[in-house]
Amino acid sequence: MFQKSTFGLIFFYPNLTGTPMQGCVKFGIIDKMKPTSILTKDLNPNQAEAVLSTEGPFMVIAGAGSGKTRVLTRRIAHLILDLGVPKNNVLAITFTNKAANEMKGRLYHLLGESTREMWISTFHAMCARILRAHGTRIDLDPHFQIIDDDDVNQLIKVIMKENNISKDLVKPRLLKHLLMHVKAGQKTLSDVEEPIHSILSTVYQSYQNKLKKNSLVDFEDLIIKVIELLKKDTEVRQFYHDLFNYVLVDEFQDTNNRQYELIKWLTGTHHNLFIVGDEDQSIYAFRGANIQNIKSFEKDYAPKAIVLNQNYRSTNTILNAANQVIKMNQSRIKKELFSTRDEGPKITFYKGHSNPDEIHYVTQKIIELNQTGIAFDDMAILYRANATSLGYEKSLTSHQIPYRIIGSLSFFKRKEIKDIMAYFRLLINPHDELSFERVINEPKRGIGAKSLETLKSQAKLYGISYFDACDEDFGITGKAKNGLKDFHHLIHKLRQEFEARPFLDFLETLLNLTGYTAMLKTDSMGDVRRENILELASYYEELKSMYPETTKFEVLLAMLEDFTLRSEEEEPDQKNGVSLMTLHGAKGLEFDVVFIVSLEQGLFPTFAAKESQKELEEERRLMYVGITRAKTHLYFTNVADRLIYGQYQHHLDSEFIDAIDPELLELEGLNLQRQRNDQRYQNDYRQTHAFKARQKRVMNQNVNELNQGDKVSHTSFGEGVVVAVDGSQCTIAFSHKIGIKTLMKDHPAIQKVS
DNA sequence: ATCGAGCGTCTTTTT
DNA sequence: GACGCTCGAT
Repeated sequence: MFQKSTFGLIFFYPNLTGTPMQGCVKFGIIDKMKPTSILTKDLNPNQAEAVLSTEGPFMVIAGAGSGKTRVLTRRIAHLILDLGVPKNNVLAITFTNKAANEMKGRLYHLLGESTREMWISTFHAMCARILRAHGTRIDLDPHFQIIDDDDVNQLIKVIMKENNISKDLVKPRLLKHLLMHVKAGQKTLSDVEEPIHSILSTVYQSYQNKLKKNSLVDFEDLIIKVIELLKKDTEVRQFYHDLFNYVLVDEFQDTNNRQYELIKWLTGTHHNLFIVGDEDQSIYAFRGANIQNIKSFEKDYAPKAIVLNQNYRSTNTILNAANQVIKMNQSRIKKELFSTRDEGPKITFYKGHSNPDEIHYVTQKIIELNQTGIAFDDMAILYRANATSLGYEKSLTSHQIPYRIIGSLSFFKRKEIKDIMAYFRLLINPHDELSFERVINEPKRGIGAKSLETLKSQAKLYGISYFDACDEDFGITGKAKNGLKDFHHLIHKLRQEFEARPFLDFLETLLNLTGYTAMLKTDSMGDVRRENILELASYYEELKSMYPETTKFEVLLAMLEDFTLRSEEEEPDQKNGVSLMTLHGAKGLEFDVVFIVSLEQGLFPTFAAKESQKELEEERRLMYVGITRAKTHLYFTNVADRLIYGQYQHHLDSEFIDAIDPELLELEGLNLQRQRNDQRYQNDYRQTHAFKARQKRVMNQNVNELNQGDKVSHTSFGEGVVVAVDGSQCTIAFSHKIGIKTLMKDHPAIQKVS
């Protein structure tokens, strides 16, 4: 019934080729006939109900550590094993590859057979799969390539240049943000006010044209195009409705409006839609997630609903802290987790003088804990921003503590990898202008901005692609002209080499012919980069071995897709060492020992969240997620003065710590000394502290109305003279031993000397 | 066309 | 403190 794509890519999607099985169980008839499965034996009544109520809409509000993934996997297993639903008639959608892999792993255990061809994937991977199979029906190039965030930024900058939009007028970041929010369905174009509105309209249009022209789609397009496909093509729609008899969506609180719309289009009339969510763990509003979707779901589907609030993971101490933090959020449905575990040890709160102290403390604690018999695998360091990992990496390495870093400077985002991938993309589609621009002069071929400009405008004039324009005579001078011709030949040559040689061999050839090898020779990091690139060969071979019948071309295509859709290397079963990751990255994971570091106002919650209550609440949920990752040992750390942009800034404790009953905390480091004279630890902790911190700040502001030339006294730096005042910061010259420091004007350590 | 010096700009999180 | 960008010198 459906056409196979030119290159037989349908091979990757074998379950689309056959006639889909009609759901063989309707309205729970067999459900009642079967004895209660062993699948529910070790579940609590609520969990069991969620597993067994297979028909109709169902909503589970699942607190952290309440066995959510367990419910999801058991439910799928129940459908397949007990009710005989064919494996590929179940669609399970997650948000991260990590979660998808975790689910597949557990299902593999339950089912005892491969889950590879099952529809368990992220929204984006699922959409890519659908579009590869049926995208041609909405006029999508079957070899479309998916671009990532960096590419989007790049593209927007190019477009701004082409349209003479000054970066001073509007920042590319803002445009991208707005663009993506509009595409995600959180906003419409008309919500944006002038003068940005007209700029955004121009950029939007130009952006979509460019994507279309170059057979590219961005992450949001993946969703949008599938909706379009299902809307327009009744045949395809029927196909998927017949296919997906049971739909499960994990982390529903993280769906954006577009994704919600997609779910509606996917499920057809059966409404066997099972969603799991927890609004307290919604941490992706910044990319368009809409917590309201949970409420919309209730309204639109009137589902059966249950709450899972029994936590099997953490000690009561940890859970209490989590509850106290999240309670501060105004806009939430009240839900309190309870634990069946004991009190456990207190939460340790260490404060250091500056960054090295903090890192040293964490490292030492890790060593100590390891000596008491806790494996490095069971420990994690969580931070707000990726950049924080660096110091810890160094320290762990120098103490020979094994660690793995998750996310961050992902392999797939490295420059050399992106370059080589651009070459790969040109092999698939030489007319891809984004990739063309990336590598046309990388390595250097004597093609500068001027020549490229000419080429581009001529190509546009004659209506041909940049690539084809290379072979034309457009009055470009000697060196550049040759460079362009060479490049044109190069790509053709590489295509042949790709077909002719084993992959590793081809990769070497590519590096040599492009001049990349030569370029790496002059690079101090050249050896590492080279190894990174050659690593691609293992990925290729791995994929090839999974699909032995597939052509080289298809494997390459699949590899590129895989690289864009998964941002990190994941080996779910292979833990080795202490885990380092962002708080976002930690969602869904658990560890015996958790360190949450850099808990300072301005860092976490981030400075950016100061503006709005909404953002602050999201930060708080992030803290909640962080705390609930810990099973037994939880550590908070921060420092008094942090080096930021090369200057020390005094930082206050994160307000999230203030929300926690001091009784639950064990103080260490600088905290110990301050404890005695600081009333904050004596009275009622909740409002008092937040209140006092605010008051203190206000007071200091008045006291320290600093001007240039004022004499000040600093508690640890001694006397000094103000040499400059800039907004809330001031630069003070202390004695020559201390030197010149830039500090916050309202730094509590500064006193004006009259 | 390319390289290097100097300058301004940063702060977040991810499919 | 690091990166990206612009500008001037080769």
